Amino acid sequence: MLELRHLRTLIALDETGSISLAAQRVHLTQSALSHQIRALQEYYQLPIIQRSGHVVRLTDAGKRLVKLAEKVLGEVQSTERDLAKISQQAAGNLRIVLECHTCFDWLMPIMDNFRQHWPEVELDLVSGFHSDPVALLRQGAADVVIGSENKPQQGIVHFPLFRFEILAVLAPGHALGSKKVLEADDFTQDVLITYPVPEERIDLIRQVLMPAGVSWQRRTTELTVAILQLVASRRGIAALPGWGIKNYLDYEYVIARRIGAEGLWSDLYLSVREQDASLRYLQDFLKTIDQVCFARLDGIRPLSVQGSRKKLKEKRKK
Amino acid sequence: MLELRHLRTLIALDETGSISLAAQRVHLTQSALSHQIRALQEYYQLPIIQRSGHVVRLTDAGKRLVKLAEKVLGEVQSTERDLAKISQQAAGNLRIVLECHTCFDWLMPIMDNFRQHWPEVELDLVSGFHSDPVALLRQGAADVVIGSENKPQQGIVHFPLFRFEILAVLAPGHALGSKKVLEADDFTQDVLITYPVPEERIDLIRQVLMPAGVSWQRRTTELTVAILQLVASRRGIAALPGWGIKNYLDYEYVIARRIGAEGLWSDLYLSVREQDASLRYLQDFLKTIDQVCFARLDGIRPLSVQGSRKKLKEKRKK
DNA sequence: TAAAATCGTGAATAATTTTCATATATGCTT
DNA sequence: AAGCATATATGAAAATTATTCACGATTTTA
Repeated sequence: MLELRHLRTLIALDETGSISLAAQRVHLTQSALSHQIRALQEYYQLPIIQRSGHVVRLTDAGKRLVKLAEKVLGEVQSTERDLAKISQQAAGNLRIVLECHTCFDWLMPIMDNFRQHWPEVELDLVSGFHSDPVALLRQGAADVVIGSENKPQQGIVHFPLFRFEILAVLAPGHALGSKKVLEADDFTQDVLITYPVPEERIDLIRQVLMPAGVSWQRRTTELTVAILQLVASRRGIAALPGWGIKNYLDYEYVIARRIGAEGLWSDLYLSVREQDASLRYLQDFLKTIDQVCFARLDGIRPLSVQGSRKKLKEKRKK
Repeated sequence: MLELRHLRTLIALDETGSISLAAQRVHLTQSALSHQIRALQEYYQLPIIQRSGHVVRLTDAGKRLVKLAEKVLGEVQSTERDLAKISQQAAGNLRIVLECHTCFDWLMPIMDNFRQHWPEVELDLVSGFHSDPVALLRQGAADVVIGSENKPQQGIVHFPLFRFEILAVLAPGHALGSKKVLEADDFTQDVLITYPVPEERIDLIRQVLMPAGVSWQRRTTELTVAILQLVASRRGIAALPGWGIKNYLDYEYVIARRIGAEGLWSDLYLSVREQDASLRYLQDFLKTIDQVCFARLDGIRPLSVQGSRKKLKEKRKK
């Protein structure tokens, strides 16, 4: 019999076009999804997906079910917002510290959206730079930190958001463009263009340049577009999230290269005080980030890759 | 986490106002529903039902969830109709034999509704009386029988619809009105007004009068309203389903009495050929009957009272 | 053409849901 | 008011269902 679980799966499947990617999204194994889909097809006596090689496409029946899923899950979310109102958990503060500069790109539309649904929640961005953003949570100066911090800390909960790759950005025709993958040495010739934050907060420097013991020159600017503009006009090179430069790559305004054989990856978490972790509007905020980011951001991956059941179990034990 | 199962339960709960009745509707035990509700309340950290004595009422949160349930389950049903179209199972015949005369009352609106959703299905009523309606299925002269037949037969499937009580109907102020319960003897004085069908097809006669060995006088007429009119004008008494005379009782046009200490009950089944049992439009027809009857017909009960899991299991073994 | 990735499947395991067996509370009857 | 029938809650056991694991087949990629 059809359940919401199946609908959540179908949406992930529709968005990823792959069973294993969809499985990561919904925090299950590929096998679990394979079984789910089979059960659905058996139940409706209809093919839901069509396979040409490894590429999975939805059949008309599958598309119809996705349409249902979108409508239904939307209704569910809306209901859950109303329930929060009923339980008077609809008011509060959400002062956000953003460690990752580029994240403004996706956070802004989410904030707009959030404001419409939760008019009673004070939504703010905490500006300025902070060496220890999580401390702001403790001090009560902020309510949410979006950053890479994920070390377990007393009284703090880290929700995994996603993992993304940081790519080197070059002007089209740049000499390094001939290489498929850039190494630490490749960054010694050009000026490195970054946001104006301390060195230890720049992944490329902390994880690649410093360990390799090479030297570099740095120039900073506030805005992502400004960085890209400098790169394009050959004043230097940069390292930015893949999803942040997608459009510029498409227009061949700049080109991108992997950093190191495995690539340079960064994990993003959303951290809150423990007592805030179950707030309805916070949960909705998280859910919205998840939906929007995975739907719109290119090349990101779910954190906590395998099925999450084990992890939940471990969590409970604590 | 919320699942469709919970929504189905909530609708039943809303309509019955009782956990145990709702449990019967969804073919689960009272205990199962009790657990379900508890889980929901825990999940949302909100009371869903409020109890004043034995009467269960939904809280605002509960009502909001019911609203969701109605919308969502409607969408699901609509989707499933579309899937039937996709699988080209949307065309066929549904020639219905109706054993129970009064059932026209609820069947008509259902047929109208069905026609809108399944324009490609030829929907007809097979008229006339038939000593062995199920034989018509075999002969291919009909596709559906709605009646009391439920003996297992090769190649025929009986879907349980519901159980209802047959009440004696009297004119207001009738002498027998002073009794709470009527027995076989009470039917010897007055003319018994029935539909024009053979005696053995009238439950009162077959199950009460004949076993008691009493004699009776009978007069027949086609329409339920005509029967009631005759009763009201003191030309005789009748025995009709409780839900069929609800309105007339409310207006005190007639009065009703139980027949026998336990009451006289009748079970209704929908029978089809085995090969038709999984047809989508038939399943939808069944589902609609279920929904409409339990929502609108007064005093009916689900058949197969306990949780249905055991029965399903037994079925599979065969 | 080998290596890596993706998917399907049956069996094993884990998790969840349901039932069963009671306990408790309410309402009704005498 | 006492007793009985009915309705619900709850913990534990049982049943069912969902997920993972292990592995084979197939396809893509380098």
